Amino acid sequence: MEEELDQVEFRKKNLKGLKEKGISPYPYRFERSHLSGELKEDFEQLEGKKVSVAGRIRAVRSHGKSTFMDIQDSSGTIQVYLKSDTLKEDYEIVSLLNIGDFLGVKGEVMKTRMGEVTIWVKDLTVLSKSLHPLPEKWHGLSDREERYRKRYLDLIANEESFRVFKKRSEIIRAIRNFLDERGFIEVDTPILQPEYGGGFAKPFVTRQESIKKDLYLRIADELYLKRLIIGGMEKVYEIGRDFRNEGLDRLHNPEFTMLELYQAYADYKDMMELVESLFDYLLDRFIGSKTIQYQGMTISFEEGWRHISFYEALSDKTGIDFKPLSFEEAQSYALKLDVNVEGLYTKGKILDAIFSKKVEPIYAPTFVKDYPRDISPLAKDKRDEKGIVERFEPFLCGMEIGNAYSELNDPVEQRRRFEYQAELRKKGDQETESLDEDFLSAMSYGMPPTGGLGLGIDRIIMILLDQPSIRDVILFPLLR
RNA sequence: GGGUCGUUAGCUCAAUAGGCAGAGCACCGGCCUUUUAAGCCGGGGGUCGCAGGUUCGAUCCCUGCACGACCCA
Repeated sequence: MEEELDQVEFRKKNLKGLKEKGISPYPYRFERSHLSGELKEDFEQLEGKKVSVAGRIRAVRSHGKSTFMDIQDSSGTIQVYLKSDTLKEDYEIVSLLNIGDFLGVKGEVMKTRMGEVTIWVKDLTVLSKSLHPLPEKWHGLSDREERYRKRYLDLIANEESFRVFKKRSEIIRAIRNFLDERGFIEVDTPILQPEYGGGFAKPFVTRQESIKKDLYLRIADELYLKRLIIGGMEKVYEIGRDFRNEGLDRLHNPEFTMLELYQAYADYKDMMELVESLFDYLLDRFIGSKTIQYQGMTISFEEGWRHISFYEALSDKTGIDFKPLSFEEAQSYALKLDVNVEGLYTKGKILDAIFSKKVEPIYAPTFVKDYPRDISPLAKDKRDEKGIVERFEPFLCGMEIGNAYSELNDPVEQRRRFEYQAELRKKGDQETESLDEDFLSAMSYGMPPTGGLGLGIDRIIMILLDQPSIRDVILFPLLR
């Protein structure tokens, strides 16, 4: 691939040296008794006991006839002490080791003069030879591109990065736990879909060769999860990857993790309550406070989530009551407000654009609710107001983190909504909901009243772990 | 798409009014049996992001491109 470094040469020489001593540098397994973190935590009980530990050599401090090394495992690092008069002829191995190698040690737990918990090694096993030098120990790996492209190096060199992904896993597990406790069942629905639906977004297109059919990578799980509601699963959820063929920035990665859940006999108000309790739960577990710090800002949940209607939010920021206005009137106001309306064919789309530019970002925990009907083809009409649907989006820390409805369950009305979307598409609207006959057919068998919710998991993790970019919470983000 | 900044050793970073490219870590050799960013002595390692241009001479100036970061649309 690339020209060989002299360092690689030397490491290969050391590898050969090990083989000449009859040592296999890539053995099959190693029995370890403890993680490094446990030795430090339980030092009192373990002092003087024999333990075995395995990990990667991160630092070497050699004094000739004795050597200290720091060994890194998933729980942290532990110092090991290698002495020539303890190890006898095995001590020769030490000079053939490099930073980056994996080493297994057996020995006695002790503390050095300086108070460092240390394993006094009686027996060592080379577990893997590293041929390429690692990033530097002190500054770590800071080049952003390198951290994203070679995430394994980022994880080795930057403890914080390792912590973020460990926490990510804990947060997702907690979310599952929260839903499981409430009687939701977790399901898997198709990622490869013959029709894409459940949102306005450009899909990725792919092809199944044996059936000669174009398929889409899902942009949302929605229509399949609703089929399960129809099928009698009264509380379902899915945590999975969605794909949107859009640009990349701080808040967007083309593949991202979404939670969607549907609950029969519930409406969007129930979904608001659910979001509130989920955040209470997560805050309690991962922050331990009703106040969080995000990128230097203090965001308080003390007073609960603010509720504001979409139209109210717009008029608060622009002084204009858009509700009674026609499409043309909304369009001319948009131009006055310096909002680009090109390719927007409905009043709702125009208002949405104005909202993005004039109302966002919203930092305090806020439910923006009651959206225009034409941008919400899967949501039920608001029970006491025309042209508006029961839908809300939770906003937090300057991000839109989800979307929820009282789900439309009238198949005749749903068909009309789809047909309206098809008309818009004919006019040239690039982002419309596609007509899904199979879904309509499912709904025509009868669908209970249902509340539905989608939450962007990556963004929630960004917020809880105070990370500035979605790339910092996705292990392998898409790069150009 | 536009603007600003960046890309130099494996890593983190210097430097040059355009004239042999530097440090720390890492690596190699030597000394060193409780160090911890170990220490001391010596050494090797570079297509200065890529491609053109200007110049006696370009890592440095100019143009284009790639990739990245931030801001704007």
